[in-house]
Amino acid sequence: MGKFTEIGKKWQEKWDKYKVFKVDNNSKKEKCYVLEMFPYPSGKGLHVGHSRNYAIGDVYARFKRLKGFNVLYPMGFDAFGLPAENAAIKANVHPKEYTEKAVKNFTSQLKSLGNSYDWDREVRTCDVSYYKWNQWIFLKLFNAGLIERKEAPVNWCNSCGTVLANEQVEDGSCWKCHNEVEIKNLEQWFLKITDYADELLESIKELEGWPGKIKTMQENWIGRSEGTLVNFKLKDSEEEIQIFTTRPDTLWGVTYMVYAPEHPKVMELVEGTEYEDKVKKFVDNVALGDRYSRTDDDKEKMGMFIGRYGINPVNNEIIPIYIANFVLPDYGTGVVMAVPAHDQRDFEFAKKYNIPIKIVIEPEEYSLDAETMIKAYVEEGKIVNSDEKFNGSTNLEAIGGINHYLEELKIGEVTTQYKLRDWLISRQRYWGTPIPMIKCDECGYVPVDEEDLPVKLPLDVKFTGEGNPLLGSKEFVDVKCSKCGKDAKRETDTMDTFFDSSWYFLRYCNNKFEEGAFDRKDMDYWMPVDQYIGGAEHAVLHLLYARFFIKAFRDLKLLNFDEPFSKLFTQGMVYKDGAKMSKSEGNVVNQDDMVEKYGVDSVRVFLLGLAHPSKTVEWGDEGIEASFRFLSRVYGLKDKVKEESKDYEKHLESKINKLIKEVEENIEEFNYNIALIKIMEFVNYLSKIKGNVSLEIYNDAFKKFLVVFSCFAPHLCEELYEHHDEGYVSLAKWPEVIENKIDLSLEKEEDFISGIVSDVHAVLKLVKIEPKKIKLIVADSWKYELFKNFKEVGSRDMKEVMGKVLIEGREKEISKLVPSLIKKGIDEVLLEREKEVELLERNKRMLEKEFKLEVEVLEDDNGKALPLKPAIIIE
RNA sequence: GCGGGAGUGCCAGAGUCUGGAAAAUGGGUUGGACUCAAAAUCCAAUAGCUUAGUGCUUACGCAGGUUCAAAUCCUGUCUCCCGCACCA
Repeated sequence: MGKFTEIGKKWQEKWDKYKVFKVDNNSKKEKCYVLEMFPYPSGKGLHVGHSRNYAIGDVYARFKRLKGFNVLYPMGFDAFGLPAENAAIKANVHPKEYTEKAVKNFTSQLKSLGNSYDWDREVRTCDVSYYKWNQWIFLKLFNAGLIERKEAPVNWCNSCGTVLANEQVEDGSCWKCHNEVEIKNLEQWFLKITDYADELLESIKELEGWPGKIKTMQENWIGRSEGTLVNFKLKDSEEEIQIFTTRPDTLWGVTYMVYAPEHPKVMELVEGTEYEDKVKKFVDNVALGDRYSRTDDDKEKMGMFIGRYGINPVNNEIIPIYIANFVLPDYGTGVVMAVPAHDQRDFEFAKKYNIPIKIVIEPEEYSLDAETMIKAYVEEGKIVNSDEKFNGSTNLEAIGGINHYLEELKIGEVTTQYKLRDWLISRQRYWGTPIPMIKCDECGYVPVDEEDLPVKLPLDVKFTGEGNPLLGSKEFVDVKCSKCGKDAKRETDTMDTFFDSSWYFLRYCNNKFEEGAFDRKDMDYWMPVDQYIGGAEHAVLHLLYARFFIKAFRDLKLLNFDEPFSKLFTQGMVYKDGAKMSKSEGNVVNQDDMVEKYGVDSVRVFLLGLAHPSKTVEWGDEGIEASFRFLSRVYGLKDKVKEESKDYEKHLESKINKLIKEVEENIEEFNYNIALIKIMEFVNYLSKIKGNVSLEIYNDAFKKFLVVFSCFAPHLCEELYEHHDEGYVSLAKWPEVIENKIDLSLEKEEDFISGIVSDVHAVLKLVKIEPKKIKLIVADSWKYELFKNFKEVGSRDMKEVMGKVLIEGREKEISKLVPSLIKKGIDEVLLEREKEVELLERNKRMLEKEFKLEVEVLEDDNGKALPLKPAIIIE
């Protein structure tokens, strides 16, 4: 075990034992809630990709704590879910046992990261003490009318044996097992997230601390579009067919209508006709199978005429009705009007099935010909072949008028459509929160009384792999109706685990609270979360659901804020050998191995220093070695060194203050990589000048440095801080930046001197003799004169300087010099000769030490055409 | 197709918002010092030419433009990555 591994263990034990990071709910300090998305405790354990995620949060939490905030930084486990249950079926372990083992393993791994969590606040969603409140929330939402049971086309994953929410289907496949999803019409429990579609969309604008990417994804997912519902008549019937369109200006160009094949109305329409069998076949064989196969970029449009006709309400034209695979059953009304002339999909379909194309919008410059068109005309234009009221006007401008006209005739109404669907929350699986409902033959579905909560998940069930194990548990299923008292059956579906994770961050505020899921008082103090950290993959899952929950809770007066997460940070992934780390790829770098070998601080410094935390990085073994070496160098700085001179005191004070300032700014912006670089530069400097400052100043700077660096390498810093001060560096006060100690001209001097050093080295290398003495001669040069000229101009205004330059016709020479003048100002650039001499004198001792030779500084009044830098003479 | 991001040395990656001496920092490579030796550490070099130089020439995907001055701003274009996608 390495030195750092030992130091790590030592401090982790101390932090744990003395509950150093315990947080008080009644502090007078300003609060700061820092949170990482809690993990699902899988059996696989943590790899360095996870470590990076948690390290990002810990740096921020530690920083805020040092800055004097009362920081809530908790951790917990999203412990319900399918993998545990599948393990039960496969390996014959109970999901509870599997989960407990995984949680234990995760906890020890998380602790070995040294994150400053308050472990007393841990929550596990599979504990009764947690999921009881899931049920409590369910009842609150149910009573508020936000939960309903309804039949709808839903996504069914055969391999998971359960239904899925829309958000959990990616490219037609299950997000967990990647099995292809089927569409089934089933009765299920839905959470009416669509009631909040508008607010969820509107308030995205206010999420200033969120990445634009995530906001856009949510916007697209909610997918609001303004349009018109138009009622078409069904020929030979009193019935009407309602369609949704965003283009009422093309109503006069409708030449057919299309139903989604699986639309329930379709079979009704063809019942008893010669089309019945054909339609049935089409729906079963072609349409549904094709719905989610997105292997081809342009999927072929397939459809068929169903033998029925509709009547266009604006011109009474009789138009054929089709079914086709490009119409979605659950968007709009599941039926569309088709305008082949002005919609590309409709156009392609019409061409394929020889349906007429009617032009109703034309560009100003030329006319269209339905016969020769090769694609739909979707641009702006003037209306033609329509109602005389609208012919000739610009289509976009006419939309308002057309809508008005439709509304007057009562054949249409303006409406808003969303892509967002209600959230399907029931799952036909065991390892989740039982839905607290009872089905009574008399009373229908009845909620469990609040006093009867929790509805405990029975542990004594059989896992056969067929159906929901709860169905086989008599004690669970057989129950009395909470309304009429007669025999009834308990609901055996459990909740989607995203229900659990939609409010867990509220429970952290007081995980012992017994009178409700959370205490209003704590909500007012702690919420919203100030900084949330997690993966972008949750953009339209967890992050959307949680926003919805908070808005619903607000309307139930359970709390009083609008958004759960003020700031969101989405971290990048860690790759190895060009691929995402995963067991199947066989490229997993295990956290434990790295911690054991290099110590946890090395792992942290490496993962955070590699690139900006939001970027994907590639794990490299050389990199972690480098971090390890760097920490060793820091560790070496603890050794006391004899005080030789005090030459660098001012420099050091300037440097440390600048460092504090830069690190502070960069942590705030999550530029951890830059912050670490500044720290490395400082350490290099510190080891260079050690011995040339008084111990007092050195120790003071070093102590401040330790506080700053403790965000990144807390264990090492605790260890070193112990030699300097009492208490924990983790609980120290962030050093104040003393602005007037920051002296940039000192850095200029330093550049100047290091330039001399490197020149002398070059010369020494060249002369190949054993020199006894070095003379540095400070001399004039033409550039020196030029600077002087500028000084005489006396203006720092760029244009004036440039004017002068242009007049003298010396553009080329000047253009190289002017930038530094403008950037630094004339006075700074112009290290006057006297100053140079003084500088060299001041640094003589250091130069002598460097070269192990005597150095003499001379002024040369006769110097001509010599460099601005001193000439060097080796004797 | 729509939306977002990115293209800088041998590699990773700063710099772009706010134009002003391009390449911080780390890795790698080469040379040197210290070692019996290795590791570690330290020093130097690492686009080209050149030198006792704050020298010259190239150079921030490609092509243009604005400017005294462009990696940075503008226009066009190519490539890659991510998200959404038959949404009527």
